[in-house]
Amino acid sequence: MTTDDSAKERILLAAEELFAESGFDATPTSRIAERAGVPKGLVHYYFRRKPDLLAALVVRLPEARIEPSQVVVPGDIAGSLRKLVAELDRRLDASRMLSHLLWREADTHRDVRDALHQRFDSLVRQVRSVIVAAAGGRLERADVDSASGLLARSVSYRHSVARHADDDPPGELERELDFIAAALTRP
Amino acid sequence: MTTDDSAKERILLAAEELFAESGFDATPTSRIAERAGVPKGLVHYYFRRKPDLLAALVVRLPEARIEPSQVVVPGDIAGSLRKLVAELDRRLDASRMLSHLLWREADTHRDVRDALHQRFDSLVRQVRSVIVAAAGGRLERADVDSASGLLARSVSYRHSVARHADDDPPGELERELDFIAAALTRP
Amino acid sequence: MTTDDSAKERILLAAEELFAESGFDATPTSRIAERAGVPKGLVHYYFRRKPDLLAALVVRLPEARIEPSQVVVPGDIAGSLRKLVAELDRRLDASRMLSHLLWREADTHRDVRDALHQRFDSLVRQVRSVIVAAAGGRLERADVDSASGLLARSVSYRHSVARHADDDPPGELERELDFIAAALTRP
Amino acid sequence: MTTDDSAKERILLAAEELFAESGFDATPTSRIAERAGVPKGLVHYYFRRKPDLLAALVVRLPEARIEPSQVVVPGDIAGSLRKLVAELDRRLDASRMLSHLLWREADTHRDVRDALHQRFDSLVRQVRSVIVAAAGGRLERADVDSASGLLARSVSYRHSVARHADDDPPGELERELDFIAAALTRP
DNA sequence: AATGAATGAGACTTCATTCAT
DNA sequence: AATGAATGAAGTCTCATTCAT
Repeated sequence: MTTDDSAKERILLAAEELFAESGFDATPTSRIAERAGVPKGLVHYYFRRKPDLLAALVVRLPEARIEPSQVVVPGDIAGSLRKLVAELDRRLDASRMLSHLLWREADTHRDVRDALHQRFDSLVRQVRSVIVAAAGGRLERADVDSASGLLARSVSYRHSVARHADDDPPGELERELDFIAAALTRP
Repeated sequence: MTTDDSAKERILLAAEELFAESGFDATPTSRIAERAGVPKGLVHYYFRRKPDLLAALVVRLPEARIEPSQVVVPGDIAGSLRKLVAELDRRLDASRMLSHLLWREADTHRDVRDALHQRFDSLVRQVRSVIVAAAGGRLERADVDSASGLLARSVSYRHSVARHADDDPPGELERELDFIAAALTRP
Repeated sequence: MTTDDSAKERILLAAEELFAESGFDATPTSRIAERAGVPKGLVHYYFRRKPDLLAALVVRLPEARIEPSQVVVPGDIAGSLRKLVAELDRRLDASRMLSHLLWREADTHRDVRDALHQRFDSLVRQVRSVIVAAAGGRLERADVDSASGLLARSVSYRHSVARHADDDPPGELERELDFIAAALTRP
Repeated sequence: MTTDDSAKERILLAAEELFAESGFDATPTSRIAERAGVPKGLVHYYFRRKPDLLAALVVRLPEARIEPSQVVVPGDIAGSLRKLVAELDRRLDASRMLSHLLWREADTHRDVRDALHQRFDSLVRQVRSVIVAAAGGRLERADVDSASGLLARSVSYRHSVARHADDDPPGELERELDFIAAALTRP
């Protein structure tokens, strides 16, 4: 629970920041060492090659799985989705930069790509579960799929792609979410 | 009109391919020259610095503006949107890789980022215009905004982020589009 | 008498193998520790500097001195030489790799070079002793010198330079040895 | 014919000297650049990787093949062999260090090893040709083989293995050569 | 006695960029 | 206009060695 300020931890922190700022390729390991306040050799002592740093960061992505019972409000799809999104945001806020940076490197680092795909699929399933649980099962399957896809993409977009405040007008996601919930419950 | 196979053109083509494959930083200018079949010096003769290649690629993004009259079917929102998306896809199919690569480099190259933001905003406006024109103006403004945002993000996601066939289950976008259109026209 | 499998012994064994496989410079001490199954620090605990490992290996070269009475058959030069060579081979077979590796490092490690020179000179003297003892002293001194030099060099070549089976056609040395013996005893 | 003092040539010369002095692994490319008087980058411009330097040096070994008619004195085996050895020495004197260094690196560089094996086999055949041509064909095939092997090994030993004056007592090879010639022509 | 985390010098190599031709 | 040899800064990574425990 306490902040771990071991050298290894400081290296990972520095790597996360610098990769996010300048990208993986554009960040020399020497600068990571410098910001972490450790000698150059120590970076390679803990992470033999540079991509190992990336792999270690993937592992540190916060757990994405949320207990449906935490957020589902029976009969209130919009409310349930809002709570789900709020909880996802809360967890990922600490690592928005990390998410974004991993997303960018997914093209050239297979293990990163696989990890992110997995997270996205899990997100879609989770949104669907919440919708179904909140609605009580009276919905068209196709509609639920569309809604889940749209919403998961919007959330994922926020967490992975967007990274600046101005990419994300306040309240926009909430309005979209209401729009979707309303669409699902129309006669 | 004819395919331009001048040296300069071949250099840009090679750069686009290689940047997309391996990223900007990981692509040496020497390999660009090699793939273009030109001497190494010529690359820097036409593009003094390496980022100039990126700037030149931004300019080559196909025109995104579509004449609303081309696609709007009055009274049929879903149909109009389908035609819009189809037309956008048609234009961007030849440069999906380019879109994706620019997207990836946006973080570290301000001019690239600005160009892409501009395109996204233009896309949102365009979707809205089509919706409004097709609906004949009887819709809630907030709903139109939400629908435009959701759809623009989905289209943009396809054109910029996704780049592999399996990222994009066939028919998914169409279904989402129908879902949105139906939502807009519910009582 | 029993095989010594102490940590120190395992380190030397591993060093011998790895130096022979890849050369002294190309072998990290960490790999020696790894193959020996000991912690990295222990290598430098027993052998402060890396060259100390080489020095320790030189000392382990098997005793080259053979009791002339063991091999001399009076009146039979060829037979005596055969027995001498056979005995030398027997002793060095277990350390052919070691001989070879020391030979290779002789250039840059003076103590290794001196040890090998000493062994070669001792070999020449030994061959001569056997020839003289077997012949009963009726030979030209110059011929004996030439024969000793030629044979010592051939034997030394086998033990130090050659290291693969195919470097050493079977029976070749024996035939050369007969040739030399016959030459010495010609009228 | 004129001494080539291009940068590339100076690099090869420096590499040859330094590899011979300290061995391949123990010679940094930076020291090669320094001795050649060129910037560090130029070494790798001409020879992408360090082993490429070795490969280039192998190619520069002087031609070993000698026209038999140049050295054969019909009826005089000893004289013919002396002339052969003298000619081989003359050619290789300029590159004794090179020969030695290549010999040492043969273990870990396959192309070097192959080149040297080839040269040795060619040497054996050449000695045999000269013996046969000088003797006029009245010799036992087995004796000729033994003599060729012994002599080729002695010559090769001098050219490849030995590298210091004191490794090679003056006149020794000549005496051995006479010994062999006499042995071949005994009744 | 034994360990392995930590260090920092330095090795190889890549590459954008320049410039003389 | 076009070229490719040449440069040198900078990057990744290795490794012998030290040292606190």
